Amino acid sequence: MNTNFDIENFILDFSNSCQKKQKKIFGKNEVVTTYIKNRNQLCILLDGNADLVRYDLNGNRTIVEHFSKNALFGEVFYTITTNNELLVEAKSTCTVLFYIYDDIFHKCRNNCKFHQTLSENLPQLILNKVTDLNMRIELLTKRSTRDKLLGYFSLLSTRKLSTSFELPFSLTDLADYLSVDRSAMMRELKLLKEDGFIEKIGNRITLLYK
Amino acid sequence: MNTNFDIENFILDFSNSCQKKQKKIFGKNEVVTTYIKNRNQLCILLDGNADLVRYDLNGNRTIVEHFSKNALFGEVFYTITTNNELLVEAKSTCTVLFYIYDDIFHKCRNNCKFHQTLSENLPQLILNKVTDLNMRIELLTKRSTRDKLLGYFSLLSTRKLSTSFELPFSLTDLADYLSVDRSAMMRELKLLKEDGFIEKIGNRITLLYK
DNA sequence: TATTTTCCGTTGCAAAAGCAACACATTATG
DNA sequence: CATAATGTGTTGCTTTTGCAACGGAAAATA
Repeated sequence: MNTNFDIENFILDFSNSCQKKQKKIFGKNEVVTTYIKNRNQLCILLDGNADLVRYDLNGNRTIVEHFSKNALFGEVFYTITTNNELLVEAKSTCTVLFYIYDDIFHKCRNNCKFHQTLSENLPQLILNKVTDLNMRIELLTKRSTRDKLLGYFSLLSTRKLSTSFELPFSLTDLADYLSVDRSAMMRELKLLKEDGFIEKIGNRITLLYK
Repeated sequence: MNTNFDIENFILDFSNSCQKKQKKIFGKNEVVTTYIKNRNQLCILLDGNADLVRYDLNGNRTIVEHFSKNALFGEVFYTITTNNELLVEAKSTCTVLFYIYDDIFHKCRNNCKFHQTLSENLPQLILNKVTDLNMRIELLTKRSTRDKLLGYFSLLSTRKLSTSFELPFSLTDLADYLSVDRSAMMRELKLLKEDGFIEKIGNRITLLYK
C-alpha cells in the first residue's frame, strides 16, 4: 500500500497525542485481532508481518490480505458483511498499535494531531485499499492456476521494479492467497519452471519470459 | 451500494452548479466510457444498467462490477494498475452524467455546492466501494462453482430481505461475473435445482435450503 | 410480423484442479 | 541438541471445470 503521507510522523503523533490507544506485542501465530461489526478499531502494524485470514464452513482458509511494516488495518478498511470469522494472524513477532475511534471521519473533541492527520489522509488511505482490492480481484478472476501465479509474480515484479523478487509468503500460504489447492499449485509451479517461464531459488523468483 | 447521503439532491447540485460536466445518453451495448489513467473522471448513472467489464489477453470477459440507477463510477473508484482494457458497457439505455475533476478531495475554486457535497461524502462513498469489493473477493475465493452460486444467491437474498429475488444478470453475464465457464455454471445450476437447494422460474430464484 | 441475433439448456469429451497420502527438508522449541 | 512441528515437493486417482458444439426459446430489430 503506497501512502502519500509521512506514516512515520503519523505514528509518532498517534503515539504521543492520542488517548484510547494501546500498544501490544504478539508472538508468531498469535491472533492479533478479530474483525467485529461496529467496534471501529484501527490498527497500525509497527513491526512484523501478519495476515488477514478467513476460514469458511468447509474448513478452507483464505488469506484475504497480507500486512507488513506500517500497514494500517482494522474495521475501518473492512465493512463486515460476511458470517465467516476474520482473523489477523501474526506471521512473525508483531508490534501493533490499537485505536478505537468514535467517528473515523471527524476530528475528536481533544482535537489531537493524530486524529487531524488521520481524517485528512483517510480518504487517500482508503483509496489505496481500493487499489489493492481491485488488484486482488483481477488476480482472483484469472481462470487458471497458471495465470494466477503469473499474474501475482508480475505484480511483485512491478512493485520491486525488478524481474527478480522474494515471495512474501510460504508456498502453503501463497496457495491460500490465490485460493487454489496447494499441491495443484506446486504442480503448476513445476511446469512453469520446466516451460522456462520462471526460475526459483529458495523463495526468490526470477521471471524469464519476454 | 448503500449511500448515507441524499444522492438525488447531490445529483441536482451537480446538474445545476458545476461546470465541466456533461450529460449523455447511450443505447444498449454502447461503450459508456473506458477507464484511463490520470483522467480523473467521475460518472453518475442517472438511469439504466451498465457493467464494468474487463477483457484479458485470452479473450476472457469479466464483469468487474454491475451498476444500476444512481451508481457512481469512474477513475476515482478504480486506480488503474492493469494493462487490460476496462470498459463500461450499457446493458440498457443509459443516462450518464460525466464530470472531470482536478482534485477530487478538495473543493474547486468556484466553491460549488456539488463539489462541497462530494468532498464531504467521498470518504463514505469510497468505503461503500470497499464493502462491495470485499464481498466480491469473498465470492471469488470460494473454491467451487456451486459455492460461488450459493454465495451470490445468499448475498442477493440478504439485500432483498427475501429468499426470492430476481437475478440482475443474464446467465451468460452471471458466469462472467463469477468468473466461471457458462456451460459448467449451467450444469451446476441444474444440479442445485435437482438437489433441492433452489427453485428457478425465469430469472427469479428462490432459496429452499434451511 | 418476419427475420436475425442473443440467450438458454444440454451434452460428450478433454483438461485442469482438488484430494489424500507420503517422504524429505527446514524451521521452531523444549 | 534432540525432537516436534511445519513447509516443500511429489504422485496416483477422482472430481470438477472448461471447451466446443448444437437445437430451440426468447428477444431485438428491420
